[in-house]
Formats: sequence, structure tokens, C-alpha cells
Amino acid sequence: MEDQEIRKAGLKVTAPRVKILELLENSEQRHVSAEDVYRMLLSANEDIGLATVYRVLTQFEEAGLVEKHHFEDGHSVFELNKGKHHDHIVCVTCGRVKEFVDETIEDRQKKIADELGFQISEHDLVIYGKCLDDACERKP
Amino acid sequence: MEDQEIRKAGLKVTAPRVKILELLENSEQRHVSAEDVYRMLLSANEDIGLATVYRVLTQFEEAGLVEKHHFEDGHSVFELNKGKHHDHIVCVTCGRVKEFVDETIEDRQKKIADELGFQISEHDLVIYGKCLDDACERKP
DNA sequence: AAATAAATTGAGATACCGTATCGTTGAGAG
DNA sequence: CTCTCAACGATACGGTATCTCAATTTATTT
Ligand SMILES: [Zn+2]
Ligand SMILES: [Zn+2]
Ligand SMILES: [Zn+2]
Ligand SMILES: [Zn+2]
Repeated sequence: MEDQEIRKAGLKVTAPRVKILELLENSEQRHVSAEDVYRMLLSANEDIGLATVYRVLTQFEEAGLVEKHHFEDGHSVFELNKGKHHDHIVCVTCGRVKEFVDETIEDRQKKIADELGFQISEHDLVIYGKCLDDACERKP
Repeated sequence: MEDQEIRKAGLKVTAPRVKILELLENSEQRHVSAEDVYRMLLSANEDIGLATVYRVLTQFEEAGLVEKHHFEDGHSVFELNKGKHHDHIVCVTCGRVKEFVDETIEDRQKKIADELGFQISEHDLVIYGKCLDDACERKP
């Protein structure tokens, strides 16, 4: 269960942590903000404070359970760590997010960092555009 | 002078706009935050409000005079628009920023957007790492 | 199972970046 | 020069995220 993962991360097993991890694993959307999580918890009648949501997500990030990304629209989004790196393409209209991996891009970045004298630690690549999905429309 | 550029952008030529544009053109650092600009203006004994700095930078961005980027450390940074697109590599220790252009990466992104059904509008690629500069150390 | 020490929680206060408001000032057209 | 409206500075405000703190809960030790 989730209990094991939480324990393995060096954290005590508490109701909020279990609920949030469950939620991330079962969520329709892979990429969710802290507010998204908070609202989902409210819908599920879970009495968990917003501060706790931020705290737990941050702890999960530090433990490597989740990753945090900054998209342009303002707030951070979190996603379960799948283990393999990927980048994102985001629809500027409907917010849909897709993931991709391109080894060529990855390799070029290593080369660039090398040439410019940087020991690369990570990178963020986000492509923004308009998706061609039929149901694409601005969110309320 | 700067007056021409501002006029060409469709904006009235006012002291704050001229001062801020001068500052961007003469600044040691190409990539500066609104707060940076504000502090530099204070140092130069210019009596310009922070709200005006934000306003003017935003107007410059809308006019295409400057570009705005989000790095991970929190606040936005602005830079004069050089006309040609480039990406950034940022030192996580000292904050040094270098620019690069890689046509291979640019091409791959177009291809990816195409394959995933997105009409690409822009992208943000930032590499983070530790620079090998002698004077690299965490800022106060 | 009860006691204990330490970590975690929720509510609210607080911090931070950036924007909106508003009365005053000043650019620039006529 | 006059007049009009954009732009200004100060300050209040908004949204996201963090901090504080008393009360609770966990997990370990009797
Ligand atoms: Zn869309
Ligand atoms: Zn992802
Ligand atoms: Zn740049
Ligand atoms: Zn450095």
C-alpha cells in the first residue's frame, strides 16, 4: 500500500499523507496543483488543511516521491515520480498537458552545459501551444 | 536615443520609461528582475515607484522591447529583446546566466509539437547547474 | 496496554511578488 | 499656451505559498 512508500521515504504514516498519495495515484490528471489536491480532498470530505497539503507535497518532493514543475500560468504543479525523466507540452487554451522524451534534446543539453562550463543538475523544458483537441476551450 | 524606441513602441516618452530603458541597455547584467531595476534606480537617486517599474516593464514586454522569463528561484527576470531567440543556462549557486542557441533542439521541438498535435506558440528551456567560474559563490 | 517523546496537524497569521486603485502630475496635440 | 488624457507614485489589495503555535497523533519504550 501507500503506507510502505511513505515509510520508505522516512516519513511517519499519517492520514493526510496516505490520502494525498492515494489521490495522486488515482487522479484523472497526472499534473495537479496544491490547490487542485486541496479541492479534491474537500470533495472527498477529507478534513485536511491547505498548509498540510503544501507541506506534504513538499516533503514528498524532497523524498523523491513526486516532482514539482513551474508552468507559466502561475502556480506549481506536482506529479508522481515515474522514475524516468520527461518534458512537457502545455496547451495555452485548455491547460491539457502531454509528456514527451527526446533523446536528441537531452544529449544536446549535456553538450551545451559542457561547452559552457556548467555541471548540469537539471533542466526544465516546457513547450506552449494550442492543442488541436476537439474539446479544447478555455477553462472557466 | 531611447526616446525613439519608446515612441516607436507607441508609448509616451516619460522620464521613468527613458531611465528604465537606459538602465537595461547599460546594465552589467542582461537578466534582471523588477526588484533589481527598482534597486538600481534607487541607487541612481531616481524617484520612481516600484509599481511604475512593474508597469513599464510589462508595457515594454507587450511592445516587444523586452522579454520576460521565469527561472526557478521565484521571481521573473527581464532582458532587452535582441531579436533572436535563445535559451538559458543558470548557475544554481551564484545565479550567473548564460545564453545559448541550438538549432537541433529548436527543430526537435517543432517536430514534437507537430507529432502531438499542438500549434506551438513558444517554449521555455532552462538548464540549471553549477558553473565552474572561480568567483562562483552563493549570493548573500 | 499505558506512558512517553517526538513529529505532525489545522487554523490562522504572515510573507512575498505582482497588480489595481486613485488622486495628482505632466506629455504632447492643437 | 491650453487642455486632455495618459502616466505617475503611494498605497491597498490579491493569490500563492510559508510560518507559528497549541493541540493531536504517531511510534517507541515500559
Ligand atoms: Zn487545448
Ligand atoms: Zn509530467
Ligand atoms: Zn537571455
Ligand atoms: Zn556559478
